[in-house]
Amino acid sequence: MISENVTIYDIASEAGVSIATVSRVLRGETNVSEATREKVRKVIDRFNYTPSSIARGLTSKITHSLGIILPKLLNPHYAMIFAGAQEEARKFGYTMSLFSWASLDTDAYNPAAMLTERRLDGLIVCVEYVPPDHDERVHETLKALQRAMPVVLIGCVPPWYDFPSVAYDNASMMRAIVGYLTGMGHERIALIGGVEEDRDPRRRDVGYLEGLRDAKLPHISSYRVYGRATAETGKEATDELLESLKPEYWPTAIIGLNDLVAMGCLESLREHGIRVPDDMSVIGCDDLFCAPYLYPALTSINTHQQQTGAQAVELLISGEKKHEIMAWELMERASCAPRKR
Amino acid sequence: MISENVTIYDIASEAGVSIATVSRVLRGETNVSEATREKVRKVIDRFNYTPSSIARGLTSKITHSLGIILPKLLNPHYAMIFAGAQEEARKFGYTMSLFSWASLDTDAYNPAAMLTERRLDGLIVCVEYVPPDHDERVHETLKALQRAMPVVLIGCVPPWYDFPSVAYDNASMMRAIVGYLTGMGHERIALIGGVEEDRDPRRRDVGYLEGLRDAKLPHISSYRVYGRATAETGKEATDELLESLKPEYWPTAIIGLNDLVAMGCLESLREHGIRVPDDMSVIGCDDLFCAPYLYPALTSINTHQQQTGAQAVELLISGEKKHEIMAWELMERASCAPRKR
DNA sequence: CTGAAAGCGCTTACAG
DNA sequence: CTGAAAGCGCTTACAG
Repeated sequence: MISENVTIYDIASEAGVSIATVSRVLRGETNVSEATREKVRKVIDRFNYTPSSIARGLTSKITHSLGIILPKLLNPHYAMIFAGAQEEARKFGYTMSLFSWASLDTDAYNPAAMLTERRLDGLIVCVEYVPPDHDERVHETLKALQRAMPVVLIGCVPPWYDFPSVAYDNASMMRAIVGYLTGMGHERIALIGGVEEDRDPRRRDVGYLEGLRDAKLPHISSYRVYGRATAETGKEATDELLESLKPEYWPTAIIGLNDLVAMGCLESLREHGIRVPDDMSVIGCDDLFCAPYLYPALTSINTHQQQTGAQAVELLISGEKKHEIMAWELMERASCAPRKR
Repeated sequence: MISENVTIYDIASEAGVSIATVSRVLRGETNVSEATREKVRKVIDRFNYTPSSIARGLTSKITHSLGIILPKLLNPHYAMIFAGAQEEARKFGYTMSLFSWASLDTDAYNPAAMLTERRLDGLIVCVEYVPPDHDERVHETLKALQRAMPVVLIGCVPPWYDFPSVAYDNASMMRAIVGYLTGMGHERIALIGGVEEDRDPRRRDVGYLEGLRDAKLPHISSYRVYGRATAETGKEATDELLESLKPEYWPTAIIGLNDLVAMGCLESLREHGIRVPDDMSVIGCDDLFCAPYLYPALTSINTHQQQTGAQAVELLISGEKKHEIMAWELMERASCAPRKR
């Protein structure tokens, strides 16, 4: 039984106290006599009264609502980040609203206004996949936003080092992947997906090169195929790779920038009659829920997405201004095998 | 440049008008002279002023924020519904916050309070997978909530017919699936997943039986395996099905209650050396983004999840009290084939 | 321990 | 077309 129209005045008059007193018991202040507290509690329960967070927000300046800006949720990677953030926020009594980069594209709509008018207590922004042509505009928007509310970034790229952030250790992940593959004897390793002009100095590209260098392997640029991090890209790029190269120059292992890319890659290889992992190894990154159910089960890097979201919320709430790096974990499955001699 | 501390008073005094006038141009009322409007606009732009939705909400009683209660987002099906709802809400200037059924389990936390104190303008509730033991409690909560804000359901089950809803036509989907399979000569068709005591009178079970009846096929209860709609269930149930029956009694087609179940099913069949679709057909439901990339590519029903979310928002905003049924579409892929004779 | 009063930043009749 | 004033439902000093 919820009564929407009862206010603090109703409770106060019914309990025979002032609204200040009701407010005190509501907020759990200690300087209220046990008797009064009890009396007020009873009335609150009887009326099933819930204070308005709106009115509360007007005076106290804190709204207990957070926002998060994410790319489209089609990639479950972001859904997981969101889920982790929402759950963590809830634990602290905060509500989480989603805003998306897609919205930022619309000029008719002013995202900064929508965000500030909400008077959020904090904002999480995933900057990893901000379209390059929006970079400057987005940066400007965020700097401005930061004056109105704390902002925590997911991803840590220039020119935003002045924002607290929680980021994936992209380069080290990729270096480890290359190490994993070279450890199995692979020497021709392709990497598909990502943009050439990525502004992250520790992007996956970098780890790829480090990994090759670790194994004293040459960098063959034909093996580095750029493109959007989607399954379509994975498929097309793999097609292209296979068709543009004589078989003896084919890579023996392909890394997908993320699992989506790897999925498309598997599909292409299947169509070309190339067996995975017998003829070629494939590895992804993000460890989407479906990775174990692909064929063959996809080896990938678990990036702890839910914890990432939760961590961002913690930074937001604690106000700590640090740069966190998430741990990651290699999930060995069936799609990688030692290179055939 | 965003200034957080400027209020309507600052704008008014700077423009030399009253706050009522500023409020009028803010809300786009027409009864303001062009000259005044222009003057006020200029000041607003110069100060980069954004009115507080909090203060606005206090007086106008409308907060422009909606909520949605969903099961965990691990299943991308829900992420898609959420994405569709968020996008549609945004178009109308509404913000969308996520609440989850998981939260409802925690007794320490009073979900109804969290929802009402937000003074949402509306709430979307996905009731399809409310755990049965929470049924009564949830129903009570929703009835109460409805007194405070409009509620639209996703899914349409008793005892909640008095709520507006947008629902999937579960029975007809499943009937069509069975029809599709019997049309290919299958007569032993298993259905995996779902709970026996489901309260939806048009649940997928019903369509399954209708489909069998359409084809004058017997209902063999060994082929109806209940369980949670997860990949693990799909795998275990398929294992069990195969191991508990002599091969000549194996089904020739298996329906997963959703794609997750079908994924587990594919995995089990693979492990048992049963070829899909040559030896056995498999079909899912929901058409998750990964369905085309499974092996073999999974035939499934596209349930238009994003539109479902969008539709729910429309009902919420329009206030229409109807029960909508979503259209669906069979996506034929490689996992089903005519029965071998 | 308790209350009267001001104030948060808007919207909304009501006058003019 | 414009403004003065009340009110939305709380919190927060300030007194006592």
